[in-house]
Amino acid sequence: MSPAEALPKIYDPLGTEARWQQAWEQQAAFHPDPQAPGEPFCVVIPPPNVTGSLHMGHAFNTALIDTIVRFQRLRGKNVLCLPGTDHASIAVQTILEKQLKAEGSSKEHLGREAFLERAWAWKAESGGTIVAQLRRLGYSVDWQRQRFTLDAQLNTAVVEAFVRLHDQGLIYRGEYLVNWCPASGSAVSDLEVEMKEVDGFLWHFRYPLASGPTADGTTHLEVATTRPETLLGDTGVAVNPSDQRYAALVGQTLSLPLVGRLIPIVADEHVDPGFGTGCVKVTPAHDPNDFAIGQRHGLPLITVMAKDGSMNAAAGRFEGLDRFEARKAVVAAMEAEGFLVKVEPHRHAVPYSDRGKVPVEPLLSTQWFVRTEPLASRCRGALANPAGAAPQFVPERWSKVYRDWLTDIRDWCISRQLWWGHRIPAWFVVSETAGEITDSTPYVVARDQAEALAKAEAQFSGGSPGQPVQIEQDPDVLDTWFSSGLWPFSTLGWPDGAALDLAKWYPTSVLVTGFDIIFFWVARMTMLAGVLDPRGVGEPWIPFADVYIHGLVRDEQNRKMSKSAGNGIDPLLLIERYGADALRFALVREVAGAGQDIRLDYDRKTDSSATVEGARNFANKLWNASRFALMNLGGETPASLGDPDPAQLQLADRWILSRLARVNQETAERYGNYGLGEAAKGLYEFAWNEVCDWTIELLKRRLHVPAELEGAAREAALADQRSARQVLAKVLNELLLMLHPLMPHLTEELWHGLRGAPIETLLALQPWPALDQAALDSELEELFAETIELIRMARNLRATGGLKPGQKVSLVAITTSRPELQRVLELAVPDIEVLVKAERVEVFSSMPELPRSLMGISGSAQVQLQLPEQDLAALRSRLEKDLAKAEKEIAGLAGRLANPNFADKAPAEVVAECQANLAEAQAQAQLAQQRLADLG
RNA sequence: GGGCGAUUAGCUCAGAGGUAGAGCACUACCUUGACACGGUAGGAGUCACUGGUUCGAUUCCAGUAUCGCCCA
Repeated sequence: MSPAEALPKIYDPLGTEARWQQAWEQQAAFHPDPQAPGEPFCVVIPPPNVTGSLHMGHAFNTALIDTIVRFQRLRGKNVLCLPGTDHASIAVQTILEKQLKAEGSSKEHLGREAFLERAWAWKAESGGTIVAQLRRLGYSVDWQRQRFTLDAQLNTAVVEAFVRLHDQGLIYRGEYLVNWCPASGSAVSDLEVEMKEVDGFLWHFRYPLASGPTADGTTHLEVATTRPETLLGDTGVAVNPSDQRYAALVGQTLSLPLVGRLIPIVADEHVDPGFGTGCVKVTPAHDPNDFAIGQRHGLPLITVMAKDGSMNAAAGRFEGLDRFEARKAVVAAMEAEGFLVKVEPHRHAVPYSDRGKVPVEPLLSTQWFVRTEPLASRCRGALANPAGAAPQFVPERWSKVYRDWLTDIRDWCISRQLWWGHRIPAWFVVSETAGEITDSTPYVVARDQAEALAKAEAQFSGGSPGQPVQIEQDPDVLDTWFSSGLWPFSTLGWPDGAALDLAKWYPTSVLVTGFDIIFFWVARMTMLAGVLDPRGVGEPWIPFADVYIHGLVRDEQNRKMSKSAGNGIDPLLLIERYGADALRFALVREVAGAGQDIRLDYDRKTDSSATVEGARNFANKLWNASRFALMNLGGETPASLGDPDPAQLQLADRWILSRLARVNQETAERYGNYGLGEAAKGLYEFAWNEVCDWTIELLKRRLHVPAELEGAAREAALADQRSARQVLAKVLNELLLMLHPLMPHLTEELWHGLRGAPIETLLALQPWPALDQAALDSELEELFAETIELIRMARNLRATGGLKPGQKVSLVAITTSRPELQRVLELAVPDIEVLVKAERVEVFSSMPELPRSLMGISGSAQVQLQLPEQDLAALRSRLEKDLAKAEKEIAGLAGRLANPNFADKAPAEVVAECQANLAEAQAQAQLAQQRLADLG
């Protein structure tokens, strides 16, 4: 910050922010030493997808995390905030395959090795985007510890985790219905599937009884389905056992139309008799519910679709058709052959692949799974045990969502038929199955090829005598979330047990993330940490002490922001327009109770946001308050001025120093309890209303020593000026420290300007201001607030009397029956003179006769303004207003007191207060009436 | 269908068993020696609805409606 005179009137965030971001990074300000003293505090950031670019959700998450870690740093903790990105298997592979297709090539054509080279090249080129964007928010992370889920060390962690889980029987290879995404040609987990409501149809079909009509003439059953093409794979029809309509038919056989297969009618509890016809066709290989029914009744599994979503040979004449074409063809054939009963429009939920954006196909296939129940039960146990290592959710209600999800959890399919990712550390012993990998090829799991070969050789002979054992690594990779699940400890050096970072900062202090990710991520981290016990010392194994769950940023119409809806608001645009500090402050200030969504107002025509603009205005207000200080501190700094001398303090000084201490206390508590929005709001109000509106206005009188003063009067004025400077410097200095977690760049800039500190001395690394207990004076705060109200009333009377802004009042008379208030008011006389623009201010304990003055009543105090000319109409309207207000109050209070139940049952102090208020209101009303009468 | 959340000023949201608050927007005046991204003053609400508990409910409880999210 340059000399005050040269300071522009308007703060320009852009250059300033870049400068401090560079200074922090160059000085490695946020690169902590694990061996340094200080209580550890650690946050690993939720790693954004490496393909991504910054969206409002990242900005929000970042604003919250950075506020927390910057606060903890000011509190003297040894803080590590660790950044990184994840490799996003499917997203990256989709991008690259699209590129290859455009070039007329394909990944198969390129081969695995070349494809991966290309993927790394792509990552080197484009993967830095989001990281650069995070820097622009002023994120105080340790960039030297930046991690990527495919880093060699993190890969080691993934392999180690896989091997250990496998050795404990927690990873298995099995055949199961998986969610198959035909677009990406890979299995996806349950969590990567999104249910979407779509308008479809319910087709009713007739399935004839194989043995002809029954005694009562029934010739067929009617089934209803939303997916006609799967009927080719039907191996049964199920009805509810309690359904009287079909009870007699259970056990009979139907002839499957178009195919002719004989399929049984079974009774199963899970059939809803009220849905459709109450008869469900069962296709165990193509539907998870049907799979379960099939298991219970021993129905065969017939797969009629290939992995690309087309019909296979088992579909007979429909072979080769895409699943959606096949649907039409099957319906047409059923109609032609007289099996179609009717078609009804039907809205239902269809599972879509998150990434592929096409309906997923439940497909029977052999995949790797994590057996989740043992992992989940450990987490549930910790949650149930109050002294246990369960994470503390903020707000608490999310712990229920977490627990519910850990209950009845399904096994986690972790293999993906992709190339970009962590290759599964399993090797098939292909020499056992004639060089081919089949579902029955035996395998070994090992940390590397050599270990795998050794294991294989120990177990297998080589197929035929004299043949060497041959192994081949599983071509698949692991679900990206498998590596993300290790993030809190893999980033700190696990599985290296000697890693200093792990010893210092694990378990981490808090995980900050959106509620949409509790299942995806939070539960997987706790499950994996539970089984791997990263510190190897037993408890506490939970990877984070607290989990702070925040809401989502919604658009101006309260819609979730998403790429597909195109309703995202670009944080970078807002940063360029208003500054990163303004965006951060606006986002945090909007957070009320934790966990609530926030709505960001936004005008798409002008790319402007009133909310962020408000925060920008606040930054400018602080800029100008500091500018004022620089112009008025006479070249001194908070350090050269020193703390104010208590003996020299004036009333207003004692008030603001008490307020400052109070705000210090409240703010530290709020920051520490995740009450970030409350902290932001509290500081905003303190800075704007109390510091700028009152303190600076009150100090102006004393900061300016008139040139004409001489001798002792001048000495006294100079001493008072110094005291005022000390107060101003102290208040501003502490305010900047307290605001720093929210607006790091601006406060760093202003603090340097104020202190004249060298660039190497960073505000970010200063200690939080010590709480000045002695300054706290709640009585003074109350009395001064009253004084402010009386000044407001006097100003209001000026307006009522129609005074011009510059016009002086000849006399302001304030009357109060409270002696302590009277004392404070007397001390404040010089201030009131300036603020009300009065020639004279006097304080009375009983009201003086000032006929035809303007009078206002507030509580037990009255303010009278003697004006040069009296406007009788204004006088009267003012009095009538006060009278009306008092009478309304009297009516309410008297009504309450008149209720005998109130007097009997309400607490005595409430009744007494009510009576006192009534008496006061009556006195006010009487006074006003009398004055009105005097006016005639 | 199950669960969770929301409903308070024109807008975005706080709040608390005892007479309703902020910011923005609005109105009037003001370019005053920090700031017009500003100042001073002002207007503005049946606290979604219906019951219950209570001396007293906008606040606690139950139900209803609307909106949103998650899970099936």
